[in-house]
Amino acid sequence: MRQVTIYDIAKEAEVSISTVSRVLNDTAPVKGSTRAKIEELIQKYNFQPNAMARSLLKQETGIIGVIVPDLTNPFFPEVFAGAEHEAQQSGHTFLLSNSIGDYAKESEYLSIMREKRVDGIMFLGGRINLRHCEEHLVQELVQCASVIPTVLVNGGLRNTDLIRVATDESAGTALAVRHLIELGHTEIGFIGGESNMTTTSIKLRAFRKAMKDAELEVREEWMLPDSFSIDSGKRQMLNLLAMKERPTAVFCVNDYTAIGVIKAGVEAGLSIPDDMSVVGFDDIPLAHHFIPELTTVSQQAHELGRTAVKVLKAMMSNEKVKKLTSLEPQLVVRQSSGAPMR
Amino acid sequence: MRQVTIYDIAKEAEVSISTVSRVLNDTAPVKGSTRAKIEELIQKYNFQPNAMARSLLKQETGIIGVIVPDLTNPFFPEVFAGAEHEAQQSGHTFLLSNSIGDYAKESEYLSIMREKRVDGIMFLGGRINLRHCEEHLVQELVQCASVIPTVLVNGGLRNTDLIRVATDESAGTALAVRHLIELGHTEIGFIGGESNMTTTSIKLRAFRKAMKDAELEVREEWMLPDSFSIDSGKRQMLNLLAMKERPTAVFCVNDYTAIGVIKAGVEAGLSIPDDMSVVGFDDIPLAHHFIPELTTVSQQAHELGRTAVKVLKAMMSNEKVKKLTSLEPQLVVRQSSGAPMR
DNA sequence: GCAATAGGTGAAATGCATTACATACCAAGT
DNA sequence: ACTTGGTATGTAATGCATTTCACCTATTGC
Repeated sequence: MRQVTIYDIAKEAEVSISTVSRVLNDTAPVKGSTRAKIEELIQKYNFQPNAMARSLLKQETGIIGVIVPDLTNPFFPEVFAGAEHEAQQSGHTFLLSNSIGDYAKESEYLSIMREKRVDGIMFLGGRINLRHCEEHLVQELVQCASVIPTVLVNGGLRNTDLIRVATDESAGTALAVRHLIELGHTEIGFIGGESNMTTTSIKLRAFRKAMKDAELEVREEWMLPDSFSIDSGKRQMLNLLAMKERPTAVFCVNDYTAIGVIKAGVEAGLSIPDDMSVVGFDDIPLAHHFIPELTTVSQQAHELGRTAVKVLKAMMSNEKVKKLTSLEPQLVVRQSSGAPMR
Repeated sequence: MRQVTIYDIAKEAEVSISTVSRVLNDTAPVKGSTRAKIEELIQKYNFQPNAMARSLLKQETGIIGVIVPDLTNPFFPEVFAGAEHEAQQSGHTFLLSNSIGDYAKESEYLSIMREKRVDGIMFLGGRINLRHCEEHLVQELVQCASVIPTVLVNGGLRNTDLIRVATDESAGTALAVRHLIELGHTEIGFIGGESNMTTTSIKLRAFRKAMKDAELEVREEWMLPDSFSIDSGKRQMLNLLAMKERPTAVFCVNDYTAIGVIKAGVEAGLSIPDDMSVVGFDDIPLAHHFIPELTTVSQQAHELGRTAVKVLKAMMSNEKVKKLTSLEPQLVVRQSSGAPMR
């Protein structure tokens, strides 16, 4: 059934559409009796003005497009919740797309968002690094950013000047590694993360630097990037377990891989943290419910989402925004990193 | 900066907008040279037709509105992923809203979706039961359903005939309880779930029936609905632990509460499943990574999402759909329910 | 008593793409 | 030579709400 339009209301109230519009938006005085009649009809037909017609004219949709790599990883819903929280006040809603790390999909979604004239774009996950196959995505992203306020959340992009909001993952990594070192560990591994992702490369670099700063050797066979899933943690832990020598502690790129590592360790008969210390990254809600509780680096996911939307809103109202808004991560010490080594 | 429109392209190509439109949609033959020139300009300006203008005319937006109670609970992202999977082919995208169980928000979002003229609505979580405060939400939902294809996912609503897609949670509960009984348990508790939610009442009823069928007594002090969070599981487990007599097994309304129960148990020095058997519901991805691995009832979340969108698409093309599409849950026996009692 | 102002309302332009209808051209068929 | 039909393209209507401009009526001030 066709929905009721402003014309239907106007006709039945025997006024022009302008008058109905005035009642709707309260933009000009309307006679009490006329207003009453119109309001009654609006009520009666449960009339909702067509947002598209309005958007077409106003040149704004009230929609923010969000692209996340994997909503199934609890980190992202947290960010999203933060974003939603901030968007609440301004009445923005979200067009959400899950790219599951598929470059083609990501640029396709981006183009759909441009088509739909979203008011802003939030691109999460930063699975970007200039490699040939991603050329197109990068191009599309830059294209989008030139017409639509766009922020990159936790993901940089070399040779472009897109606005970014990000946790200082480098500092976070240093925090985690230093914590392990302070506990007495000298043999530390690195697990998880697709190597072509910004976040992975940042963490890898920071890891190496922290080790170097402590004058510790980085053992290349213990550097095991993979992906961000629980299974990748398991897989790499199994690899580690098969080695003659293994580290006494591992740094994991996120909590999901940390959970995988612990799980595989426990299945192999290890006790975590007694036989191996594990730290994660993100502080997903589950981190402090897992057994053992995860020592991890909190990204303040909620805040990250909020900030991203704040920046987006500032851009929408043509305010100047910083090229990079950085959030400080925090080390959350719990059980999985264990006690100081004797 | 204003985006390029079809008029801009037409002007520069020295043709009418219809011709440009024809090139865009390939709806009629266009002379090779003209087409080439237009295509070149489209490329040059990276022109994307305005989806709103098109939607306004076509009376469809290509958007499906989704309302989930809590994206932070891993069950929902799974459902969403399934929905997205199915929507891929038809090119639908999602307007997603997180209601966090707030009735006011839910009906507000519903009204926004109506305003935005989404092509379909997927309402998850079924936090509905006719109580006074929810009157408005119910009304809004029925209102929506009368103009927009709408499906309720895992949530019924008395006295209405909204289309539903749901796991047979009743059968699932029976599966879980019977499993515990078969293991030799006779003293079984029930934990979690807000009592005004459809899913909770279904599970409560099914639980009682399963107990009765086995001629077991339901101990009212062990019936502990609360909410769906990990913390509610913890909280109720603590209540249980404070009792003089406690059950040897508990059925939890979802995996999150089960995790809370186990966690609180372990913290209190119990060993799960040796000291108490625990079964959950949903089979979230983490269920088989948790320590101990969760025995749970799989809802086939992904399939649920897919099915919901399938039904929605059928409704959009005016096909007749069943009032209720039911999915069979499956018991997944893992560690947390333990071995048969001696 | 007349201008100025405020209240109340309608007509028409606007935003942008799609599409039915109209028109123009050219080649083939009778 | 004239109809027929395909190809190629333009004009105008359409979808729906907002907003500017114009206009009318009734008051208020001087």
